[in-house]
Amino acid sequence: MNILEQITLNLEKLSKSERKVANVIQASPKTAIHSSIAALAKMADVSEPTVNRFCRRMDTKGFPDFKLHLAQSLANGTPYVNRHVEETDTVEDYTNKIYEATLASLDRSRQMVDTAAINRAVDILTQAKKISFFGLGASAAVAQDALNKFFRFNVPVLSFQDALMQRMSCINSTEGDVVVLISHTGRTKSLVEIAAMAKENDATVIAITAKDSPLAHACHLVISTEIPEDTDLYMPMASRIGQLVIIDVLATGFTLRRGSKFRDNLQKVKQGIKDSRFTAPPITKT
Amino acid sequence: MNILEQITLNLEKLSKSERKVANVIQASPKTAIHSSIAALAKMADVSEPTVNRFCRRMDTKGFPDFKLHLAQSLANGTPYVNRHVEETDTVEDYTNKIYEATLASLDRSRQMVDTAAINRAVDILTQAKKISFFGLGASAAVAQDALNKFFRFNVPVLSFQDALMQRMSCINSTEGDVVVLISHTGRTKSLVEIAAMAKENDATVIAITAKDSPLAHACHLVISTEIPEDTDLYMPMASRIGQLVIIDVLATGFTLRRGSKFRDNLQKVKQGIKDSRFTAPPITKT
DNA sequence: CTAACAAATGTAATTTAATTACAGTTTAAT
DNA sequence: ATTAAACTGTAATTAAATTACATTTGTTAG
Repeated sequence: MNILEQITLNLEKLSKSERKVANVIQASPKTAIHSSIAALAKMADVSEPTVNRFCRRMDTKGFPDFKLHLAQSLANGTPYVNRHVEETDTVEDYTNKIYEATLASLDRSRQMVDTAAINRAVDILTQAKKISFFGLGASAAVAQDALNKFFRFNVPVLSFQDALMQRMSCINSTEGDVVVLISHTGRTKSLVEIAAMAKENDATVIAITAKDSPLAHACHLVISTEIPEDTDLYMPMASRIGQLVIIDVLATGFTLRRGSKFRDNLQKVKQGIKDSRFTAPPITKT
Repeated sequence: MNILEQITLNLEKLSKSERKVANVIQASPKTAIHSSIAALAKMADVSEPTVNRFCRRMDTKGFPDFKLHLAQSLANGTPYVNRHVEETDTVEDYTNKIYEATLASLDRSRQMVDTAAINRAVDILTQAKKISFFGLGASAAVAQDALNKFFRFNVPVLSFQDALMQRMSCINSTEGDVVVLISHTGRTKSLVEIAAMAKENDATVIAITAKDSPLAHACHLVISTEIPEDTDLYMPMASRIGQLVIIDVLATGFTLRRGSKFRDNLQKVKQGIKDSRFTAPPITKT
């Protein structure tokens, strides 16, 4: 889909002259989209038909079509090349790579997100007598964040980081309770176990996790973030950010479903924390 | 900048025929970018020069240039229009809006991030005898996440959610200690106070916060996320995600700086948590 | 080592698309 | 009702892209 990626990908399959074209385009794609085929040919020191052949090889109809695709790729800033951090990277390098990887994951997640599942989750949450958010490791921070958000809604909500406390909480759960379990892999034994416990006690179990995972099978409703990240090997990065956005979406759905009277409540919470802050400076638009 | 917006904006200033062109383009911009000027003229039931005149009026050089701009506008889905969630939004609507807002904020943050500050922060962190991460509210979850990451590095690291514990910890800090304070607004009184305390005890104080804020002035080094989000009015969403990415970048910089021997250590931590998980299924590339 | 064929590249011709110049038509104001 | 200005279309022109074909380069088998 992304042309710049495709150029990098097929670079070896190109002929010598075609590669010259590729280099010129990669060097300054912004110039490329504003150039005619003649100008580009000159820059790459090849003939015009060579440029045209290059475009065709990139699965486009011709030069104008190629420019269109290029323009679209460029519009996304620097495009989502899934480059891994290397030892020799400078600060700029690895900073950019991490931002890009995160952006790419989020974008993918957006495209794949199951809004029907979101909707059902919001349904369940709005009707809950009590909501619990549980996660371990990196997902514990996500659970904590969810607590912070839902706490503002004046709804009974709790979160524990301690696996034993989580367990006890689930054993004591009853009908009307909703347990939200967060795990990227869906293979954390302890969470799968408490999912079963909560289920047995007639609580509703929602999981923000990988679909088809043990945890996914152990609960009533799964919201999948669809972010491919091997947390067995690497530290969780994009995965937990995807989870947080899901939390945002759920919290937003929750406030919308509860209606406008309910939102007055939010303002009260905001007022409550105001005194803990220094006053904001007059707004000067940057 | 965005052509589709600009069309809507200048719609009244167009002549009758030009408006026909505008309508056709707005109706299906995707078709428009793949059409010739002749085809578009036919669709809008006007002459070719009218289409050309329309393009010029949109501040483009001509029809091909217009198509380029249009393609770019289209690439961003609906781009960075800071659309707020509305009461009448469907699940799809608000889900998309939240994803888009998050993506836009992150993209902006990426462009503004101060890599020099990142680099200095990594310097300081790698030389730290002890690292503390403190935040309150939504930023507490971020601090917790940082704890989870840096804990893997086998470095003395701690984090408290309790403002009093944070305070006590800072009072007892000494030279060589590094305190990382996280706050979106930089106006949380308690954090500004402990920044001063830590500083007095010769600890190095790093803040992930808004520049020119009280907290920013109270510490040695500021890393700004440059995400405009009014957390006085709305719940923190994109802001904390920006903070998390900064944590990722710092953690990555940390591992790179420490060299390869150090990274063996990470593998040990990974092995250690392996038993708590169910085994992963054989990798089937999707 | 060279003949012969295939792949690659460029030149020139052709086709297609976009733009300009100009003329006819509509519209609005006096 | 008349006139001027703005609008729109037709036809001519120019520019751009594509195709067809010729030449060169490289590679392999004899």
